[in-house]
Amino acid sequence: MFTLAEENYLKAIYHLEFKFQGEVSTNAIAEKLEAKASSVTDMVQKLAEKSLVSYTKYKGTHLTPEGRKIAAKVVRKHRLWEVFLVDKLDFQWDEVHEIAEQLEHIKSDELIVRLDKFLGSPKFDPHGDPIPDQQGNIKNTKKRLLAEVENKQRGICVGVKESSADYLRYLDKKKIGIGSEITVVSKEYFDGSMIIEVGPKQFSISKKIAENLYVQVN
Amino acid sequence: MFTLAEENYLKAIYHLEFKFQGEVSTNAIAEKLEAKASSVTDMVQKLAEKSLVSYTKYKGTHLTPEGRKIAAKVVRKHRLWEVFLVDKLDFQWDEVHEIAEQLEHIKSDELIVRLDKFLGSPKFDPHGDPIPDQQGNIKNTKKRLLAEVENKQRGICVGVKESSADYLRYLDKKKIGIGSEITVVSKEYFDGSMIIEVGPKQFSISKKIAENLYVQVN
DNA sequence: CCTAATTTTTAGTCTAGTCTAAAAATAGTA
DNA sequence: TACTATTTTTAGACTAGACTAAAAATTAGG
Ligand SMILES: [Mn+2]
Ligand SMILES: [Mn+2]
Ligand SMILES: [Mn+2]
Ligand SMILES: [Mn+2]
Repeated sequence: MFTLAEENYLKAIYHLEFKFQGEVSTNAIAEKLEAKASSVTDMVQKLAEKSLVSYTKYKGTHLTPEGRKIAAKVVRKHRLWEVFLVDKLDFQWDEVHEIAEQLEHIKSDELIVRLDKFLGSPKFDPHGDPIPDQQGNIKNTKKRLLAEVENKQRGICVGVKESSADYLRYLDKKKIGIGSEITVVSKEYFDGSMIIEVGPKQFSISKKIAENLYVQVN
Repeated sequence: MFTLAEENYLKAIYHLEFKFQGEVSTNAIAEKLEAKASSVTDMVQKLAEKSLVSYTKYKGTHLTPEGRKIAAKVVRKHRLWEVFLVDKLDFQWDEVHEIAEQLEHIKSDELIVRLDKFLGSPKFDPHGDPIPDQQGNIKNTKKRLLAEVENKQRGICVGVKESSADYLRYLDKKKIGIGSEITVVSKEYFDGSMIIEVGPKQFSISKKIAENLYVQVN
């Protein structure tokens, strides 16, 4: 069994490895966990001792297969609980992350199995992020950022890059959610803003918004 | 906010106060939490500092209204989660306690409100124990031990005193659960055993079994 | 290629929560 | 009451996990 702190470190490294596609720096972990670099050095050394990460001084850290398995399991639990909170308890998608941060550490394999079944074995969480299966494999979709979509093309919203409550609430206000059909009406190359069509409405969104929304375009 | 350890101490004191109807000794807490008495002294002093318990050296500890409120909330969460696990995830009633020990520490008032609603605001957990309401009040029923029921009387099973997995599985095997109608057919005064009728069957149970089952007799 | 800025690690300290061993207080009994 | 057994508290030590400050290594720019 692993401690809460260990699980959080492994999860952070998991996400950072995915983001940077490689070795993870001490500072990157520190920033993600809002901790000091010295604390991170301490912990990765302990994790290396337990063969959960491989770590070379000054070079960086990455997960071993064992560490990756544990991290993926925590992510699986996090996302399953988020589905539970939204689908069963009627939370809004911007309200669930903090609670899932706690629930992801509940230890019981049987619980995950039953929760998964209860939820109908969902493949994506409320933010469109894929839920790893029991083996830790994730289904990777060929999504892209809305900002990269060409004029006149249409895509289906499949996820968000950042999921701050502020951002998610903005999307709610604009009636954009997972599954929404979004058409790029025109793009302003000066500031990266674009006019999009969602349902019956057309409106303008800023570059920042478009850079944080994933869509799937066929 | 309170730490996991603090919540566990408060909950233990809450249960012990109820059991002994008064001041709780350091040793009693130590035994319940499987900790050493010296650790308990340490913690109750800290809790007293925070006005969650009142404590007098060598005399004992009891909850302040504030401490009682927190403890009741933890118990409420524990029992609501047990209902969730049994009613929604189809766990058996002997499998849920350990998981609820973890879930009871999840911090989110909104979560409790929604979970309670989702479950239909249950008043009792799967073991027949009352679920405190938001204010921490519990509905106290006039239940009694099956061992104290007179010959030829009939009662409805409303709870168990001990809820070890072994005991609960024994009851399952005998098809005794919350809501079962139990009639005392005859009592053997030599060893305290009794013959009871449950549904279509009559069989003998030992004194130990009868002393751990609560029934309501009108 | 050398120096300066940045990153990372080490050394030392702190808190929460636990323990053991010893001391102190209380309770039980002759 | 006096002695003993039990309970409780204190003193001191330990671990996990965090931090600050300083040292060491790496990277970047001229
Ligand atoms: Mn999340
Ligand atoms: Mn998510
Ligand atoms: Mn329980
Ligand atoms: Mn219970």
